[in-house]
Parts: sequence; C-alpha cells; structure tokens
Amino acid sequence: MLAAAPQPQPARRSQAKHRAILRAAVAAVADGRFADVTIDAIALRAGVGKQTIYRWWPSKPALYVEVYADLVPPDLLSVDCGSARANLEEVLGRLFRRLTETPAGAILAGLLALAQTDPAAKAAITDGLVIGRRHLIQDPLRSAVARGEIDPAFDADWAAETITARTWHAVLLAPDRLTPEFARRLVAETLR
Amino acid sequence: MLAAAPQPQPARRSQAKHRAILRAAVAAVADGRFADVTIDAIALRAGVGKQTIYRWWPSKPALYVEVYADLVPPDLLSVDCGSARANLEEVLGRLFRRLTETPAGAILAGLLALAQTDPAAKAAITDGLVIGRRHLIQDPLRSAVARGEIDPAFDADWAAETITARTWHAVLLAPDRLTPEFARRLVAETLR
Amino acid sequence: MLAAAPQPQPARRSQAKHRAILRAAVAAVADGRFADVTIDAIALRAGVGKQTIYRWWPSKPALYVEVYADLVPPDLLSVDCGSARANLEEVLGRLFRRLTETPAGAILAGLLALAQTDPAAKAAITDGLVIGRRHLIQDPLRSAVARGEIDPAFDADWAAETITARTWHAVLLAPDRLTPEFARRLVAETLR
Amino acid sequence: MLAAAPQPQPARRSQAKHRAILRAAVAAVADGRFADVTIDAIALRAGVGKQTIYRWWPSKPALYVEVYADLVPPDLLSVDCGSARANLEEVLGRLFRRLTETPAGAILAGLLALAQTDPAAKAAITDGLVIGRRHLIQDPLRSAVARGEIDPAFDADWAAETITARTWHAVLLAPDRLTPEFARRLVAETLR
DNA sequence: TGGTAATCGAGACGGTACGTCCCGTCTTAAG
DNA sequence: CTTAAGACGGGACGTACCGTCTCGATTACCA
Repeated sequence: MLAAAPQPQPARRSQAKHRAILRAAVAAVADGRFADVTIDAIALRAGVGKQTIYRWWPSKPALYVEVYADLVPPDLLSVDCGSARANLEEVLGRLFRRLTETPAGAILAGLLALAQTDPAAKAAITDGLVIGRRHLIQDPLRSAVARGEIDPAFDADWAAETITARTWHAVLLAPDRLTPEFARRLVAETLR
Repeated sequence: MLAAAPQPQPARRSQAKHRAILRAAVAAVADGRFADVTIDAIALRAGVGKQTIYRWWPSKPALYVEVYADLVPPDLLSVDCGSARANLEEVLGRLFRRLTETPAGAILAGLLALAQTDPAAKAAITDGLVIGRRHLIQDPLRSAVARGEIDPAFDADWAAETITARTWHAVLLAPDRLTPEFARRLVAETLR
Repeated sequence: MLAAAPQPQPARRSQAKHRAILRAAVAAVADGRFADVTIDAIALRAGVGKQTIYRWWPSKPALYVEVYADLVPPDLLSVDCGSARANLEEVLGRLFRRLTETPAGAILAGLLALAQTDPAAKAAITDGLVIGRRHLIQDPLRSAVARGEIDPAFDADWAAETITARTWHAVLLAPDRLTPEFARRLVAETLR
Repeated sequence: MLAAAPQPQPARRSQAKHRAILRAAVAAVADGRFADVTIDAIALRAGVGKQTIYRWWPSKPALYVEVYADLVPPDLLSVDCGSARANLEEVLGRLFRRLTETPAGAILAGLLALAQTDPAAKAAITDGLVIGRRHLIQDPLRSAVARGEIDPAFDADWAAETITARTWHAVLLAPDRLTPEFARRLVAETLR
C-alpha cells in the first residue's frame, strides 16, 4: 500500500467525516485551482470544523497525498498483458487518463509545487509519490529483463525514472500532452 | 534568442536600483528558502521601496525569471567542442554547476512551483524558461544530426525534452544528483 | 439613551480583547497625536492581531466613537443640582474636565476631522456624538423652561446647539480654553 | 490682506502657473471630496510638475488657505448698510452663499480637519482663518456698540465668536443649514 | 439508561505577507 | 536654470489565510 495513512484510528474517529473531507478536497480542486484551495474552504464544503481536518492531517499536502492515493489507487496500475510494451502502455494509459480526467493531475502538480515550499511536504511526497509508487513503472521493465524479453544490459530503473520525469514534466507544464499517443511514444522510445 | 527580455523599460528607470534589486533577490534566496522570500525582504535588502519593485515587475515570479536569466546566461551554455557528446556534456556540466553552486537551482524549483500557483507566472516561465531556452539543448543535437554525426532518424527534439525533464525532475526532488557523472550518463543514454 | 451601543456582538467575542483594544486606543492617543495613531499600533499595544480590530469595527473612526463614549459616559453628564444654571455649569464643568484631562478632547477633535474625510465616519459621528448626546445639554434647559424657571419663549434647542458649537470650536482650535470659567461664562450668556 | 502669501516672489516665478495651480485646486475640490484631493491630482490638472507646487507651498493646507482667501475675499465681506443687524445679515448672507455655492465650504471644512492632523496647518489656519478674518464679524458689532446702537455692556467679541462657532459647526456637520434664514436667526439671537 | 468524556461545528484569535496608495523628495531631459 | 514628468524611499492601509485556540452542543461508549 501507500504512504499516506498514518492515522492510528483513535477511539471514536468518524469514518463518515473522513470520507466527507476527502470528497470535499477533491471537489475543491475540481472547482478551482489547487493553489487556491484553502483548508477553510474544504472544511466549509465538508461541513466540518477546520480543527477536524488539522486533527487528522498535519497540513494540506499531507491531506492531498492521501487524496491522490485515493484517486490513483496503485492496484489500478498493476496489470499484466503479457509483454513489457503492452504492460507499460496500459499502465501509462490508465495513469494519464486518471491524471487528466480527474483532479489527480492538478493535485500532483500542486503537490510537487508544495514540496518546494514545505520540507515536511517534500518528505511526504518523496515517500508517498516517488518511493512508494516507482515500482509501478519499474516492475514491468524489471520483469521483462528477468524474462529475457529485453537486453539484460538494459537499466530498468534509469528507464523508469525517465518515464516518471517526462510524465511529471508534462503534468507541470502541459497536462494536455498526457495522451495515449504520448504514452505509446514514451514506451517506444524507452524500449528502443 | 533570450530568456526574459531585460529592458523594454519606459526610459528613465534607475539602472542602479534595477541591479540592486536583482542582487538582493539572489541574496535572499541564498540566505533562506525560495518560498520564504518576501518582496518586502528584497526591498529592504536592496534599500528600495516595495513599490519600486512592483513598478517594474508584476510579481515575484516575473522578477525571478529575470534573476534566473541573469544567473544562467544563455551564452554561457553555447559551446562548440567538436562533437555532439562533448558539446552536450559541456552544456549540461556548466548548467548543473550553475544550478548547484548558485541559487539558480533553488530559483528554478521555486519558479516551477509558482507556475502551478499563478497562471501569469506559468506563461512567463513557459516563455522564459522553456521556449526561450530549449534551443540550448536542441542545437547541439540538431547540428549533430545535420552533420551526419548521428543517425538521421534520431529525434533531436524528443531527446532534448527528455534531458530537460530529467534535469528538472532532479532540480525539484534531488538537486544533489546534478553531478558531472549524472550529466555524462544523461548524454550517454541519450545518444545510445 | 446611549452614544454607541456597546455590544450587539454575535456571541462569543472576547470581552478581554475588546477592553484591551479600547484601552490601547486611549493610550495610543495619550502618547501621540490622534492623526498619527495607526491601527497596527493599537493592535500591537493591545497584543492583538490587526484583523481582530477590523473584525469588530469597520474603521478607525468607528472604534474611536466607542472609545469616546467610554471616556465620557453619558450618565456622568446627567446631574440634578436644582437649577438650570447649576445643572448646566455642572454638566459643562465635568465635560470640559473630561475633554482636557483625558484624551477625550483630542479624540473628539480627531473624529470631527475624520468626519470630513470619510462619509461613513460622518454618519457614525453625527449619530453617536450629535444626535445621541445633544439631550445632555438640551434636557437641563428644557426642564427649566417646563418648570417655569426660564421664560417660556426661550428656545432651549437653539441654546443647546450654541453651547455645543462653542465647545467644539474650542476643542478644535484652543482646548486650553475649556476651563470652569469658560463653562460659567457660556452658561451665563446662554441664560441671559 | 490675509495670511497665506508667504512667497517672496523669487526671480522668475510664473504668475500664470500660480494661477493655474489655484484654479486646479478649486476644480479638484469641486469634482470630488476635499480629503481625496492629492497634490499629484492638482499638478496633473494644472499641467504642472508636482515639484512646482511644493516649491511655492509647503503643504496642501497652505495651498488651500490661499485658495480659500481667493474664493472668499475679505473685502467681499466688508459692507455698510446702516445698522448692525443689516450689516451682519449682509455679511453672513454673502459668506454663507460663498460657502455653499463654491467649494469654499468644503475647503473650510477640510482645512479645519487638516488643522487637527498637522500642527503647521493649525498655525496657518489659526492665523489665516481666525485671527485674520474675525474682524469681519467683530467690526459691525463693535461699531454698533461704539455708535450707541447697542447696549455698551454687550460683548461684541464674545458674540462674534459665537457666530463663528455656529457657522463652523454647520460647515462641518450640516452645510445645508447655511441658509439666509439661518443667517437672520443667528443675527437676531445675537442681538437680542 | 444516564453519565461522562472525546469529538465535533463554528469561528475568534495572533500573526505575517500581500499588493495598493499617497506622501514629499530626488533625478532626468527638454526647452 | 527652470520646468514636466515621474521614479524613488517610506510607511499605513485593509485583505487573505495560516494554524491554534476556545467554546458549547452532540455523540457514543461505559457503568
């Protein structure tokens, strides 16, 4: 599973509130820009006191790491279509669709921005979004190497990082480019 | 071409103040974190009224686009060492040195963050840092193709974008990785 | 009736902060000139955020109308010494003492000045300081007429307005003249 | 003549500019509220550099004391209609007309306000508007006493001050009351 | 089933930076 | 040398959120 679930579920925490807050957080980003979302606005929208949010998440980035994990659940990205190429294309296709069709893309961009602002956020994001999820790209490549489908000299981790870097580059500057065509090209260049 | 056109200014602007502000802006980042830099703090440090800053730059990102262009002047990155590999290694080496040895790296990261916050900033950054500077990476690759040094099917622009994406990825998450070794590896993988 | 209705407040306002702000506002005028008093300075002195002042008063004049009402409480000026002359002399004596021995005089002068600047202030001041308090001068005169102590043709309201006008004239230009002697003369001329 | 002409007419001062500035100052008040008039606005309107205004007048109140003297020239208020009552009514009638039909009333109110802000302004105003002009009200009363038209015990100066106080009171709070009827009543009550 | 303690909504609070406004002074270039 | 134009340092403004805090009212466990 993923980083962002540090809550020890103390005695009488309301699951309903928890979900209401996550839902409100998604809706708030869908409505405006990520950077304009305030904790107050989420609280208002969720019909919840501000304190109730701060009780369970230390900060806005921590909350949104969990929201992101909800919107792009890792198991959605675990596929097996037979070949490295097919697997990667499927993974990236699903990821890009999530990033463009839900607020996940805006949230990812916003989180990368917040990571520059807040060192605690940087750690949470590094753990939750980099370390915690890079295997999703690495695995198809690594197993293709292991199966002998790809040249054993191929550096799967370097390639995975290139894919991540290009994805994030697009998320940050040109989310429109996150198309199936871009996914195909990315895989093709990687495997060349 | 140039990143942020330096002086389309309306005539009698004080060059001394202009420089003092840029210098103060650099110093402010060197002293603290980019996100913590305040316009007031820059004004104070430059011995200048806040209004004098707002008179010439609409916002903090606009100011820092110019600061970045000052710290990493494009002509610093125009070299000709004979081969594509040598040129690229030299360009990236110089760039990485600037990004790590001056506040330029922190500024670039901060600007990418602000681009997520402020649509005007996004435009300024896209124009100034992407469109205005991508030729610095593209040119060595394109001319290598033109000279027949590289396979004519090689897509120089795609490769340049990969280099940029990986560089920015490192700037955002792990500036320590911007080493000469990383530059060499990046060039090697690109030209493989 | 009262000048500025003190607490139509929405419930859980901190009375301690309220009082601290009023106290700081008085002290700030006592320390410097009314026009030099800053909302920031009052906030600082009261150990309060600026927003806490703006939350409860729309502007500096609104705040000082309440401060004035605190410094010169109307019931202080309700006396009954037997005769119109005695009553008026007592009322004006107390008023003048308040105006000269506390910052009330400076505040009154400042408020009259602000009324020229800010239409909202003008309304607040007209309501709070003119309409709300003129009965303090009118009443002794009116009841003297009613009791037959003064000629029934005497226009108590005109006389009250003359007293107010002369008092304010002195407050604005020569606060030193607000002496017991001036009070006696004013009453004598009025009742002649 | 009046206070506000401290200018030693240095060498090449332009009378045309001087008049343009005074005219612009009047027009600026006529257009908006006195408190909103800025020196910049007057300069702009007069087609003059800001410095040119500051060269000849130390501050906005100093400028407007001269403007006021221009709008309500003292000789306009020197009349002789035969009786104290007639003289006073004529003087007050003309004064009230000036105060209501030109920006003079707004300027007077504004100056009284500025006098509370700026000690230098207070001196200028006391000299220019009180000491320099009170004889206009005193004279008709004093000469009536001298001529035996009024009881020799009548205190002309006290009465003049009452008239001034009531006039200013109206200027500050209710300029609409400056009617011929008010002038008659004021004279009648004074001479009773 | 009533007592009691944590959790909740609401929102006041101290604080900090914002970007704007105007002051009165200083600088520049044109006449 | 004076002028208009306007840049400049300075400083208060009123706003927006932050993250903390204090209130009762509600809620859900436990006696």
